[in-house]
Amino acid sequence: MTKKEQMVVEAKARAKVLKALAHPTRLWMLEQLEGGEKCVCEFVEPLGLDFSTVSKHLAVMKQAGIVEDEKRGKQVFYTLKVPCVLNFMHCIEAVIAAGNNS
Amino acid sequence: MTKKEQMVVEAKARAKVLKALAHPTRLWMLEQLEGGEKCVCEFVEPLGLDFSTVSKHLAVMKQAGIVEDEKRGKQVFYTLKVPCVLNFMHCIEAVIAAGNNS
DNA sequence: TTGTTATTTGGCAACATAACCAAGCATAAT
DNA sequence: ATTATGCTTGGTTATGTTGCCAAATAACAA
Repeated sequence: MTKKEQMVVEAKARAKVLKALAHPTRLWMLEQLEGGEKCVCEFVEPLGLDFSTVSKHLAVMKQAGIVEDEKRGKQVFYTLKVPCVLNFMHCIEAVIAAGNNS
Repeated sequence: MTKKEQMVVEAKARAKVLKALAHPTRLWMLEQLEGGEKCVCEFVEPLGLDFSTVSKHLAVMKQAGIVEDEKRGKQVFYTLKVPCVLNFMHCIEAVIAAGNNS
Protein backbone atom coordinates (compact mmCIF):
# COMPACT_ATOMS: atom_id res chain seq x y z
CA MET A 1 0.00 0.00 0.00
CA THR A 2 1.35 3.43 -0.94
CA LYS A 3 1.62 6.22 1.59
CA LYS A 4 -1.26 8.03 -0.07
CA GLU A 5 -3.52 4.97 -0.03
CA GLN A 6 -2.65 4.55 3.64
CA MET A 7 -3.73 8.11 4.37
CA VAL A 8 -7.02 7.55 2.59
CA VAL A 9 -7.70 4.41 4.62
CA GLU A 10 -6.96 6.30 7.85
CA ALA A 11 -9.08 9.24 6.75
CA LYS A 12 -12.01 6.87 6.24
CA ALA A 13 -11.68 5.38 9.72
CA ARG A 14 -11.51 8.85 11.27
CA ALA A 15 -14.44 10.07 9.23
CA LYS A 16 -16.56 7.23 10.58
CA VAL A 17 -15.90 8.33 14.15
CA LEU A 18 -16.53 11.98 13.33
CA LYS A 19 -19.75 11.10 11.55
CA ALA A 20 -20.94 9.31 14.66
CA LEU A 21 -20.33 12.52 16.62
CA ALA A 22 -21.85 14.84 14.04
CA HIS A 23 -25.46 14.93 15.13
CA PRO A 24 -27.01 17.28 17.70
CA THR A 25 -28.91 14.50 19.44
CA ARG A 26 -25.83 12.33 19.76
CA LEU A 27 -23.69 15.22 21.00
CA TRP A 28 -26.28 16.01 23.62
CA MET A 29 -26.38 12.41 24.77
CA LEU A 30 -22.57 12.32 25.00
CA GLU A 31 -22.64 15.37 27.24
CA GLN A 32 -25.14 13.61 29.47
CA LEU A 33 -22.89 10.56 29.61
CA GLU A 34 -20.09 12.75 30.99
CA GLY A 35 -21.95 12.51 34.31
CA GLY A 36 -21.92 8.72 34.24
CA GLU A 37 -23.86 5.86 32.67
CA LYS A 38 -27.42 6.32 31.50
CA CYS A 39 -30.00 3.85 30.27
CA VAL A 40 -31.81 4.36 26.98
CA CYS A 41 -35.05 5.27 28.73
CA GLU A 42 -33.38 8.24 30.41
CA PHE A 43 -32.82 9.92 27.05
CA VAL A 44 -36.23 9.34 25.53
CA GLU A 45 -38.37 11.88 27.36
CA PRO A 46 -35.91 14.81 27.55
CA LEU A 47 -35.20 14.48 23.83
CA GLY A 48 -38.84 14.02 22.87
CA LEU A 49 -37.88 11.32 20.40
CA ASP A 50 -39.19 7.83 19.82
CA PHE A 51 -37.58 5.05 21.84
CA SER A 52 -36.41 3.39 18.64
CA THR A 53 -34.81 6.58 17.38
CA VAL A 54 -32.81 7.03 20.58
CA SER A 55 -31.77 3.38 20.50
CA LYS A 56 -30.53 3.75 16.94
CA HIS A 57 -28.51 6.87 17.74
CA LEU A 58 -26.82 5.02 20.59
CA ALA A 59 -26.14 2.10 18.27
CA VAL A 60 -24.33 4.42 15.84
CA MET A 61 -22.00 5.61 18.59
CA LYS A 62 -21.46 2.09 19.85
CA GLN A 63 -20.57 0.92 16.36
CA ALA A 64 -18.06 3.76 16.09
CA GLY A 65 -16.45 2.74 19.38
CA ILE A 66 -17.39 5.88 21.29
CA VAL A 67 -19.71 4.30 23.86
CA GLU A 68 -20.17 0.88 25.45
CA ASP A 69 -23.38 -0.82 26.50
CA GLU A 70 -24.18 -3.19 29.33
CA LYS A 71 -27.46 -4.95 29.92
CA ARG A 72 -28.63 -5.15 33.54
CA GLY A 73 -32.07 -6.55 34.09
CA LYS A 74 -34.47 -5.06 31.60
CA GLN A 75 -32.35 -2.00 31.03
CA VAL A 76 -29.33 -1.30 28.84
CA PHE A 77 -26.82 1.19 30.22
CA TYR A 78 -24.50 3.18 28.00
CA THR A 79 -21.13 4.60 29.08
CA LEU A 80 -18.57 6.92 27.48
CA LYS A 81 -15.74 4.68 26.36
CA VAL A 82 -13.33 7.39 25.21
CA PRO A 83 -14.01 10.54 27.26
CA CYS A 84 -11.50 12.66 25.31
CA VAL A 85 -14.14 13.22 22.64
CA LEU A 86 -15.61 15.83 24.95
CA ASN A 87 -12.32 17.75 25.30
CA PHE A 88 -12.43 18.40 21.60
CA MET A 89 -15.44 20.59 22.10
CA HIS A 90 -13.16 23.46 23.12
CA CYS A 91 -11.64 23.46 19.68
CA ILE A 92 -15.06 23.23 18.07
CA GLU A 93 -16.09 26.26 20.10
CA ALA A 94 -13.06 28.10 18.70
CA VAL A 95 -14.26 27.35 15.19
CA ILE A 96 -17.72 28.63 16.04
CA ALA A 97 -16.29 31.74 17.74
CA ALA A 98 -14.15 32.53 14.69
CA GLY A 99 -17.31 32.51 12.58
CA ASN A 100 -17.58 32.04 8.85
CA ASN A 101 -16.56 34.68 6.31
CA SER A 102 -18.76 33.51 3.48
CA MET B 1 -34.44 30.09 26.71
CA THR B 2 -34.18 27.18 29.12
CA LYS B 3 -30.88 25.53 29.91
CA LYS B 4 -31.91 22.47 27.95
CA GLU B 5 -32.91 24.49 24.88
CA GLN B 6 -29.58 26.28 25.13
CA MET B 7 -27.75 22.97 25.11
CA VAL B 8 -29.67 21.84 22.03
CA VAL B 9 -28.78 25.05 20.18
CA GLU B 10 -25.12 24.59 21.06
CA ALA B 11 -25.21 20.94 20.07
CA LYS B 12 -26.53 21.94 16.66
CA ALA B 13 -23.73 24.44 16.09
CA ARG B 14 -21.12 21.87 17.10
CA ALA B 15 -22.71 19.18 14.97
CA LYS B 16 -22.39 21.45 11.95
CA VAL B 17 -18.64 21.78 12.44
CA LEU B 18 -18.23 18.06 13.07
CA LYS B 19 -20.27 17.25 9.98
CA ALA B 20 -17.93 19.41 7.93
CA LEU B 21 -15.02 17.32 9.25
CA ALA B 22 -16.75 13.98 8.83
CA HIS B 23 -15.74 13.02 5.32
CA PRO B 24 -12.58 11.19 4.26
CA THR B 25 -11.89 13.57 1.39
CA ARG B 26 -12.23 16.62 3.59
CA LEU B 27 -10.08 15.14 6.34
CA TRP B 28 -7.40 14.34 3.81
CA MET B 29 -7.46 17.89 2.49
CA LEU B 30 -7.21 19.29 6.01
CA GLU B 31 -4.11 17.22 6.60
CA GLN B 32 -2.61 18.64 3.44
CA LEU B 33 -3.42 22.15 4.61
CA GLU B 34 -1.36 21.55 7.74
CA GLY B 35 1.68 22.15 5.51
CA GLY B 36 0.35 25.53 4.39
CA GLU B 37 -2.09 26.98 1.88
CA LYS B 38 -3.10 25.04 -1.19
CA CYS B 39 -5.11 26.00 -4.23
CA VAL B 40 -8.11 23.97 -5.38
CA CYS B 41 -6.23 22.60 -8.37
CA GLU B 42 -3.63 21.00 -6.11
CA PHE B 43 -6.24 18.66 -4.64
CA VAL B 44 -7.94 17.60 -7.86
CA GLU B 45 -5.42 15.17 -9.33
CA PRO B 46 -4.26 13.42 -6.12
CA LEU B 47 -7.87 12.84 -5.08
CA GLY B 48 -9.02 11.75 -8.54
CA LEU B 49 -12.21 13.74 -8.15
CA ASP B 50 -13.91 16.27 -10.36
CA PHE B 51 -12.87 19.89 -9.97
CA SER B 52 -16.40 20.81 -8.98
CA THR B 53 -16.53 18.10 -6.32
CA VAL B 54 -13.32 19.32 -4.71
CA SER B 55 -14.56 22.90 -4.82
CA LYS B 56 -17.78 21.88 -3.08
CA HIS B 57 -15.94 20.01 -0.33
CA LEU B 58 -13.84 23.08 0.35
CA ALA B 59 -16.97 25.22 0.38
CA VAL B 60 -18.47 23.00 3.09
CA MET B 61 -15.43 23.55 5.31
CA LYS B 62 -15.40 27.26 4.58
CA GLN B 63 -19.07 27.55 5.51
CA ALA B 64 -18.33 25.75 8.77
CA GLY B 65 -15.51 28.19 9.56
CA ILE B 66 -12.72 25.64 9.41
CA VAL B 67 -10.85 27.07 6.41
CA GLU B 68 -10.47 30.45 4.73
CA ASP B 69 -10.09 31.23 1.06
CA GLU B 70 -8.22 33.95 -0.76
CA LYS B 71 -8.31 34.60 -4.46
CA ARG B 72 -4.99 35.50 -6.08
CA GLY B 73 -5.03 35.79 -9.84
CA LYS B 74 -6.90 32.92 -11.34
CA GLN B 75 -6.41 30.69 -8.35
CA VAL B 76 -8.17 30.41 -5.00
CA PHE B 77 -5.99 29.44 -2.06
CA TYR B 78 -7.38 27.74 1.02
CA THR B 79 -5.84 27.90 4.51
CA LEU B 80 -6.54 26.21 7.83
CA LYS B 81 -8.29 28.80 9.96
CA VAL B 82 -8.46 26.82 13.21
CA PRO B 83 -5.50 24.40 13.27
CA CYS B 84 -6.60 22.74 16.52
CA VAL B 85 -8.98 20.56 14.54
CA LEU B 86 -5.97 18.45 13.66
CA ASN B 87 -4.96 17.92 17.30
CA PHE B 88 -8.24 16.19 17.85
CA MET B 89 -7.11 13.40 15.60
CA HIS B 90 -5.15 11.90 18.51
CA CYS B 91 -8.37 11.33 20.37
CA ILE B 92 -10.04 9.94 17.28
CA GLU B 93 -7.13 7.52 16.97
CA ALA B 94 -7.80 6.44 20.56
CA VAL B 95 -11.39 5.64 19.64
CA ILE B 96 -10.22 3.62 16.66
CA ALA B 97 -7.55 1.84 18.73
CA ALA B 98 -10.14 0.90 21.37
CA GLY B 99 -12.17 -0.76 18.64
CA ASN B 100 -15.85 -1.60 18.73
CA ASN B 101 -17.31 -4.45 20.74
CA SER B 102 -20.41 -4.96 18.68
C1' DT C 1 -11.77 40.70 -28.88
C1' DT C 2 -11.30 36.03 -28.45
C1' DG C 3 -9.56 32.34 -26.12
C1' DT C 4 -7.72 29.82 -22.09
C1' DT C 5 -7.34 28.61 -17.31
C1' DA C 6 -9.11 28.26 -12.49
C1' DT C 7 -13.01 28.03 -10.01
C1' DT C 8 -17.96 28.10 -8.74
C1' DT C 9 -22.87 27.04 -9.46
C1' DG C 10 -26.96 24.43 -10.90
C1' DG C 11 -28.99 20.15 -12.09
C1' DC C 12 -29.55 15.45 -11.61
C1' DA C 13 -28.95 10.47 -10.12
C1' DA C 14 -27.36 7.35 -6.53
C1' DC C 15 -27.03 6.57 -2.09
C1' DA C 16 -27.17 7.42 2.99
C1' DT C 17 -29.63 9.20 7.16
C1' DA C 18 -33.18 10.12 10.52
C1' DA C 19 -37.66 10.03 11.90
C1' DC C 20 -41.85 7.32 12.93
C1' DC C 21 -44.63 3.05 13.59
C1' DA C 22 -45.20 -1.80 14.21
C1' DA C 23 -43.41 -6.09 15.40
C1' DG C 24 -40.02 -8.92 17.81
C1' DC C 25 -37.28 -10.41 22.05
C1' DA C 26 -35.62 -10.64 26.44
C1' DT C 27 -36.35 -10.05 31.39
C1' DA C 28 -39.11 -9.26 35.33
C1' DA C 29 -43.60 -9.08 37.71
C1' DT C 30 -48.30 -11.10 38.58
C1' DA D 1 -48.40 -19.02 32.03
C1' DT D 2 -49.56 -14.49 31.03
C1' DT D 3 -48.66 -9.79 31.02
C1' DA D 4 -45.84 -5.67 31.26
C1' DT D 5 -41.46 -3.22 30.56
C1' DG D 6 -37.17 -1.89 28.17
C1' DC D 7 -34.99 -2.17 24.19
C1' DT D 8 -33.86 -3.50 19.31
C1' DT D 9 -35.01 -4.44 14.45
C1' DG D 10 -37.46 -3.95 10.04
C1' DG D 11 -40.20 -1.17 7.05
C1' DT D 12 -41.34 3.22 5.06
C1' DT D 13 -41.00 8.00 4.01
C1' DA D 14 -38.77 12.42 3.84
C1' DT D 15 -34.66 14.68 3.61
C1' DG D 16 -29.63 15.31 3.00
C1' DT D 17 -25.19 14.12 0.79
C1' DT D 18 -21.92 13.11 -2.83
C1' DG D 19 -20.66 12.46 -7.16
C1' DC D 20 -20.55 13.87 -12.16
C1' DC D 21 -21.60 16.88 -16.10
C1' DA D 22 -22.60 21.16 -18.24
C1' DA D 23 -22.88 26.01 -17.95
C1' DA D 24 -21.54 30.49 -15.79
C1' DT D 25 -17.99 33.65 -14.09
C1' DA D 26 -13.45 35.80 -13.41
C1' DA D 27 -8.77 36.77 -14.55
C1' DC D 28 -5.22 36.59 -17.55
C1' DA D 29 -3.09 35.86 -22.39
C1' DA D 30 -2.86 36.38 -27.31
